[in-house]
Amino acid sequence: MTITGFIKDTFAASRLLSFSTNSPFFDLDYSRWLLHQIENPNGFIWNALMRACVQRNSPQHCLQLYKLMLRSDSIADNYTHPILIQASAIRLSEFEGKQIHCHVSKFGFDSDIYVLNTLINMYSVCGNLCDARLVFDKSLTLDSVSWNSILAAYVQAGDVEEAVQIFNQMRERNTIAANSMIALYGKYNRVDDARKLFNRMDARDIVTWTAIISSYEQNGMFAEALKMFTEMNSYEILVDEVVIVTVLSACSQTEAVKEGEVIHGLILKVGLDSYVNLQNALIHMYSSCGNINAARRLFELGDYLDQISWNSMISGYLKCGLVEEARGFFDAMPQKDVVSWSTMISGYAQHDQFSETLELFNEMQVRAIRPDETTLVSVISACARLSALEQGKWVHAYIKKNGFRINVFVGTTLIDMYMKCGCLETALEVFNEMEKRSTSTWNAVILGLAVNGLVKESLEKFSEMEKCGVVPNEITFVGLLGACRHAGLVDEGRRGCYSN
DNA sequence: GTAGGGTTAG
Repeated sequence: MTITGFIKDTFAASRLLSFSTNSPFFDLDYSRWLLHQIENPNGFIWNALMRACVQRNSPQHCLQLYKLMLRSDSIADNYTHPILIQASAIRLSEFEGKQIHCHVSKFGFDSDIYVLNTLINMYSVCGNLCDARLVFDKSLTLDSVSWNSILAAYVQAGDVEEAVQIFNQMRERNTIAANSMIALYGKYNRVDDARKLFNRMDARDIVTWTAIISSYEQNGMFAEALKMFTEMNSYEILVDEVVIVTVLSACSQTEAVKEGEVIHGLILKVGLDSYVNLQNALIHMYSSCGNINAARRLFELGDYLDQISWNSMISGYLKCGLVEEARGFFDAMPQKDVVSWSTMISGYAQHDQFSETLELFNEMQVRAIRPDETTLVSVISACARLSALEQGKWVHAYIKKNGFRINVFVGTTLIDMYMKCGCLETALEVFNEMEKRSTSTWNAVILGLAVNGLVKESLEKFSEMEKCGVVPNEITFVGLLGACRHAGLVDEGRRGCYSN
């Protein structure tokens, strides 16, 4: 076409370009190169190219193309802005999205329902409920997509009350809306509401089933989850990788290896075995259920392995108590990330191999790999168990120096470490500086004071904890009662116990 | 061109 000059024909050129953006044999660069061969690209061509960027995981290139488009002679049409808004949504760039929103108004597309619905979605995924609602409220024509989009905004924000209200106001509660509500109920421990809604529905699809199964799974009702999966299979619903990954997680947590094996068979039967997420879920399921050999077979035969597969194998071996084998995988893996290091380090700590814990952490330093909070918790707890105060102090200094946030877990572990090493003041300093405290944080202080013979102070901390409205647990009472026993404080012990 | 479900590694 270039040689014959047909490329100058904008319509013919646009067919060529849309062929290249739709064909897997051409990459984005080719399509963009093609654009520059076209003398007068029209709106259709620009839209096709920008859509291709969104579809091919390069939303960051859309805005640049849009700028070129504005500079050229072609004008934006009602298709243009939804693509750009979608690109901003994918990039979670509210800043960009707002600018497109301004252009929408400027070019007069602000009554196009596609444009408005896409805007609602963009503000929603960017977490700006306010503007999502504003667009929704100002829109003169609302369809089921608008309603589902604003519902999704509240669902994503976890605002159960408002979501319920929207759902009740909806004229058309279709499957998509109900599915979102089931998932929302499940996430906020309202399994009964989820099930009631599920029962009321007259059209259930694979997403509905996934939502209810995952509701049970998230609330620890693994047997129910598996039961629903079986029931789903009695209807003629084609399983997909999402529902399987959910139900495999239920198998792992309840150590249902028999059911897991059946699902493994199903995966092979329906040909979903090339999904790396499923491979990893299977590896995790087998190693959680104690069948590390099956996990290893999958790993060795697997064509589709990734970083998570390797890390899963390491953690699987550690879960089975095979520390040496875990180390073998750790040493053999081509690229270790912070999770690999962290898994191995905490594995050593969990199997009481504290010197190996510290050794590996040191090696991590030597290789200049930045640990994260989880790594630090493992290392500090190893220091606590070894009473390695110097090492612990060094890690604490390291945390301060490198600008790590002392979160609940790191803080609690630090308190525990200092208490075990007899540094009460430093422990209390850490406690006082913490922004958020959990029951475990208070326990670390209460137990630490008790163990160090400061029974009165320990009891004082306990009443302070109650005043703050923090709920004590068994560990709190075991610590308190031990302290009372040592100090002969029978009455205090009795009172503390019975009042709870 | 717009709306729904998920987990797997510490």
